[in-house]
Amino acid sequence: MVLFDILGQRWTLRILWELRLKRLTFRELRVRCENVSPTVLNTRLKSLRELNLVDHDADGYGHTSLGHELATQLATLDGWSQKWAKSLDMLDQ
Amino acid sequence: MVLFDILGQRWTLRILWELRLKRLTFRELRVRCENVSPTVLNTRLKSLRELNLVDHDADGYGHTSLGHELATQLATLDGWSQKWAKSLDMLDQ
DNA sequence: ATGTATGCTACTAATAGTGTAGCATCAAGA
DNA sequence: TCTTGATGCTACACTATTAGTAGCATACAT
Repeated sequence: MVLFDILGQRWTLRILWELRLKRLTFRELRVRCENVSPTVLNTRLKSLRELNLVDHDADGYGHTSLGHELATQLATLDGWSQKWAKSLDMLDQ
Repeated sequence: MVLFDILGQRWTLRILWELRLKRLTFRELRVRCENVSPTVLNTRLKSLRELNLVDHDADGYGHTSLGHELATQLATLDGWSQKWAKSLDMLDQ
């Protein structure tokens, strides 16, 4: 599973997630990703661009059409995680 | 997104993925995860157990019901990735 | 008792990530 | 033209994480 190898790198999922609403500049993206180091951010963006999931233009970084599709799937995963988080809280009490 | 923080650790997605078919022992899991170091495997399994996504019994490690739900979502992600991989090949040629 | 499988720990070397500083480029304003 | 500010990004020293290997303790079967 190539995709999982990529998503299973620190910050990759987060970066895709943060771009879900609108395009962001390198620096905006950094801030939203808890000030991830620019070294790592740049490395990840480079990978994501090579994989045709993210692109870059005058407005900053954003999803490609494929990246958008992927982000949609992540959104349903996010939805599920709400329920999961609740059930975890139940366990802890 | 707590879930993404967890899934975005090396091997976590892979471990969940490898358990999709049947329960596996610690050592079987290691082999399927390209001989990931036992240190990391154990750390991940501990987290996944705390998060109620994975459990352990006499037959080895396996998904909880929540873990199974998550793995189902990953399966659709996997399905999408087939198409994505193909479109990448097209680009490279 | 001996062999085999289990889950797991210990330890060192290698790799990846952090945090900070700062550079080169560009565009707008004075 | 000379700042000023924002951009993407690199450099580098430090720290944290992971890899890779060895091996232990337990259990169960022969």
